[in-house]
Amino acid sequence: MEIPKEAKVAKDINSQLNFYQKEDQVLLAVDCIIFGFDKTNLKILLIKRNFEPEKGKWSLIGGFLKKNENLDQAAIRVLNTLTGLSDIYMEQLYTYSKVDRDPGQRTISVAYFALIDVDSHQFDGIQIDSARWFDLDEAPELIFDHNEMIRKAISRLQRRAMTMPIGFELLPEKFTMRQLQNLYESILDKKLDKRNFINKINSLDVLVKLDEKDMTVSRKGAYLYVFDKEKYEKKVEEDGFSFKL
Amino acid sequence: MEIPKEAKVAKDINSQLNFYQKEDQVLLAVDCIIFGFDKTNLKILLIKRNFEPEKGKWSLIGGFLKKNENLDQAAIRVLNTLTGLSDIYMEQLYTYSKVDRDPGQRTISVAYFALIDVDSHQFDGIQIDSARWFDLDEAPELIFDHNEMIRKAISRLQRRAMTMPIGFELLPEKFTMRQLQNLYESILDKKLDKRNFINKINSLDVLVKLDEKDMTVSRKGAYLYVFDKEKYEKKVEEDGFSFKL
DNA sequence: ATTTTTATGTGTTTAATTTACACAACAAAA
DNA sequence: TTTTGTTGTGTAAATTAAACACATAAAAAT
Repeated sequence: MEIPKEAKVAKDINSQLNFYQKEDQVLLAVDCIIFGFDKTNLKILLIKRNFEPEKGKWSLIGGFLKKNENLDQAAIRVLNTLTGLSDIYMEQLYTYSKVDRDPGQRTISVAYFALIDVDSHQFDGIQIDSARWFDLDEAPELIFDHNEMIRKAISRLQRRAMTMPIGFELLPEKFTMRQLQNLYESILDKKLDKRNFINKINSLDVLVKLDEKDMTVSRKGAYLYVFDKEKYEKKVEEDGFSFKL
Repeated sequence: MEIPKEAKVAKDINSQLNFYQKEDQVLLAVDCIIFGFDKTNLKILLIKRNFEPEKGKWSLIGGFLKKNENLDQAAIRVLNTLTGLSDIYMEQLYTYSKVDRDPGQRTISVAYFALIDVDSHQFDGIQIDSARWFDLDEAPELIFDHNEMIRKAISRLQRRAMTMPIGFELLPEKFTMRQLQNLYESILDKKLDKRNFINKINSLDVLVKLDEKDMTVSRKGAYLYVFDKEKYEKKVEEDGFSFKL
């Protein structure tokens, strides 16, 4: 919204809405739902609070917006401070504003979610020893409205995964079809038919099959694939292609 | 995000993120993208600013979040102050935070969109004479990032209209199939096949065909329908039905 | 050497959904 | 009684989604 140079008494409805007081200022926080995938399960990264209020309880990572940055930058900073990572997929989710959501002080929080590949960005990248990955269904009770944030993040992730190629953000550069299917099954929380899944993925024609095999899980080995981002973007650009699983 | 009782010097990364300063407080605004439908075209409601900065330019309606309300309530209040309407469909859209988005003062704005039926809620409900409905494609250049907000609102509305029965919020209680189709064509900005559209709508089985006809547009007259909200909700509840157009 | 084990890789048939498409009926106005 | 503009209706073809089973590879065990 737009702000008059100085607060003034409302003379009409228009300016009445644009009247504000110093004490209407609030603290704006950013909380991050960090999703990770370890080739088998979808996880979220949580920390144990070492300060009041709610010290000792688990929560999302978060921080406050600073005067000289926008929310995206704040979210990137918060994530980077915790994990040391940069160049991570992040997306604004929703803004939470219940008056008493934080019993300590009036705070509005803008939730973001991030997608990272747990294995490529090792655990030792995590800068806080009180941070831990939790399987989605084993996440503990969190402070404030953080559980609500996670629920919304999951449903946003499910929708995104079906309509955009963001699953690859959660996988290493090279992955097997089985890993990709495991990822989708974790995100969607349901089993998929192997042949239909592979047929569908192949019909999208955005993966490159390598000559290389992953031998870690089966005796036969499984071919590795990479997501061809350039090809995908070209298809979007030129043919109005849209990724739909 | 969670707040320590008092600001303190960061001793570790965890508390570093939870360190804030008085001057990090910001003003939080709410801006409303108000969509209306007049049986033919999709429109948005804009006002001409009568205060600085950008006095005389068109903008969305908006206002500031007050200490004792949450964002949904602020959006409802802002809409009600302008239009006198209540019980309107509203949904939080996105939070805009570019540092210099408002040249006057650091302000973060949470955009909401609202859906109202222009005819049922007459123009005389509008409390500001500088407010006006604009056809979507005739909307003027707006202040700040308001045009960006509208673009995002349109794409959200398109997605919602395809997957939830929110179109009916834009129509009067009773409407013809043609009006419903016009609405969808306006929202999606493309022509639809009449027979396929009707077949699809009928297959959803959530409309009730009345014995009454609308005689205003054709000599033959067109049957009126109403959306059976209870039936819809029962189907969702009992059969996991989901509205997909 | 042979057998066992375990995950990989591959196609077809059927069902469901979506798309394309044209003309008669109505009733007021001319 | 003819003209006009809008309503209302069904089917065939094409596309997409769903169901479904077995041979192969290669290491490990015998």
